[in-house]
Amino acid sequence: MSAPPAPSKSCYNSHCTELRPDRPRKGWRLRTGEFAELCDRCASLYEEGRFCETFHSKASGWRDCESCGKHVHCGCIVSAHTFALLDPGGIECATCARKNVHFTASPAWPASLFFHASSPDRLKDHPVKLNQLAGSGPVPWRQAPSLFNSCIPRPELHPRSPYEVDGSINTDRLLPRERYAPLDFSERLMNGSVKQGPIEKYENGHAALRTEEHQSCFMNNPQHSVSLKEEPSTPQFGLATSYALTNETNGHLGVAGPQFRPAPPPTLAKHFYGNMLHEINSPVENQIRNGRPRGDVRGKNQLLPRYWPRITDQELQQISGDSNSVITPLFEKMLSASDAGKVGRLVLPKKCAEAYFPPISQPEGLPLKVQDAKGSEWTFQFRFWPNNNSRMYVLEGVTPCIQSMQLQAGDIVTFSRLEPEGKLIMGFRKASAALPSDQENEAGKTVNGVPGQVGEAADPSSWSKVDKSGYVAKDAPGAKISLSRKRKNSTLGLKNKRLRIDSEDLIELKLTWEEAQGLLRPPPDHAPSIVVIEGFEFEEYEDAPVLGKPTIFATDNGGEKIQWVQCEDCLKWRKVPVDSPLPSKWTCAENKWDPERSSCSAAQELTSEELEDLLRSSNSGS
DNA sequence: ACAGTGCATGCCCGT
DNA sequence: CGGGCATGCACTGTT
Repeated sequence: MSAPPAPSKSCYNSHCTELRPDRPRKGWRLRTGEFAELCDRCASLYEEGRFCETFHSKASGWRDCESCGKHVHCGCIVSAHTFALLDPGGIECATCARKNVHFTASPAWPASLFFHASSPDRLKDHPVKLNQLAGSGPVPWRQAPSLFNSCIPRPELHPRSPYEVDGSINTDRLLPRERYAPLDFSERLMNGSVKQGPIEKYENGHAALRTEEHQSCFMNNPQHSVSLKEEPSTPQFGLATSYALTNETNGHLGVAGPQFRPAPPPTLAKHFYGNMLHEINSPVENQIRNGRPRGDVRGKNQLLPRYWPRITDQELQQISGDSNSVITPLFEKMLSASDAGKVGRLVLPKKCAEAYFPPISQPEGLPLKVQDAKGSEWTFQFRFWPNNNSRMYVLEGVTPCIQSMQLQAGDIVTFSRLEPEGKLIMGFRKASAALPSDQENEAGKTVNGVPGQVGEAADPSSWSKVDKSGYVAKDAPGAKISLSRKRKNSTLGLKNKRLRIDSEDLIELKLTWEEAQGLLRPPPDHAPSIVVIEGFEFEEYEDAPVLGKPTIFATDNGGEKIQWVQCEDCLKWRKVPVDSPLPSKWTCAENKWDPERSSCSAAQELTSEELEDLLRSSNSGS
């Protein structure tokens, strides 16, 4: 036992701004005998049953497994009560304790995201002491590796501070769990003091919040989200899962507030689609589009291009419906044969899972509530398997949902988040309705910028020899992907899938082929002739089209032809003369025609409604 | 016997 | 060469 340390110069909670060195300190006597100290303010927010990452880092809870002697981590337990719970049962490593102990969801995620306690029978036998779960105060949570990690050090490299959390505690998330040795400090368990059996331990299901670094990173990318209200489009797509970030901030660092996101969402705003060069040329936008955070253009946490969300306006609109919601596309994945198979396990890309799904420290993971476009709600089990020294994340129990959506191998599921509701959206895109990047033989369908209809049965037989999905269509017409094909074939598919993304630039171009149509523009005073080819109307010009910065030609109130161009930096639209030569990367600073609006700080001349109309008319006219 | 579960295997790509 | 991930497969539970 060590005596409480002399008052430190700062609260142990590095996020605490209310250091009161002159006041008595509060802390916890840890089982290790160490004293974890917090300032008065922070300490007052801690309650029995909570645990603290700070404590953990200061007074590490490493124990020897009672069964095998393996040195494992206790799981950030703070309170004496929790320790008492530990005492009779001791601590067991994952191998030994797997069948005995239980856990709850990560505090970082909202209750509605998880399986409701009132439903699963598996929870009936695991009563929760509500008084130990309720309350407010800072509760640490395992910081999931996320795209924000480019902004922050990994926990194992930089012990984290306790994170303040929402005060509402959800008992909905309690699930059986098993003890397991954390892979690193980020794997700290979130123990509550749920009583059940000699060594029953639970993680609290509180909502937690991200670090300030998270927030700052996110807020550095204010355009991460798509406001559908401002940029409406035509609904055509389906969606599926949802969750609600029901826990709002409690005045501390936000947990699920609008400014708080579990991960930085790559965003597909409509202005992207309307501005291909903008997108390509703008590093910032590329980061967003690619799911890359700032400063991590080629970072370790970068999602592979094949997981970049390519959700369309139609999908976004369908997801949001008539609400004012903001859609944040997260990632997408093409269903493999295994994913779409009867096993019902959807393998999640590791980085995506860790970036956008609730952090899980136990293989059993967490149940996620799912809702499809019809309002049907599903529950997936988000979990992982140890794999070598890594993890394989999977969603289990997806078969009903996949069948409901009539998805099969080659189809694409997309994950987005709906704000401010906080719903997690799992949309889908049938292979037959794939974007140009998803299928090469879609030219006819996309000439007019109209993708195939959602809900069409996927027809792999119509895929190209090596289609965008990475699945090799069978030579025989009508052949379908075999869900039980041998690895020999699947390997071929994998190889081809990877071949298709051999170049990020290439895929960027493919992705924006539709938009590229909008970039091909004649001189404004050239009237096109309309030709019809195979039922599609094409604008035909005598001279070769020019690939230029996309602008919107219009006529002002005085009847004078003008064009609207979007600033590369602030995304505001500026009015410039119709014949103005514009570089591909244009910013407000170059708005020499309107000095008052030659700065990004200047308000946009167009109202959102006017812009909406402008974009609409532009789209309809192209 | 069948279904479900958890882990292992091995290919491929990125570094 | 290491990591990701598709999938095989052994093991366990259920009918």
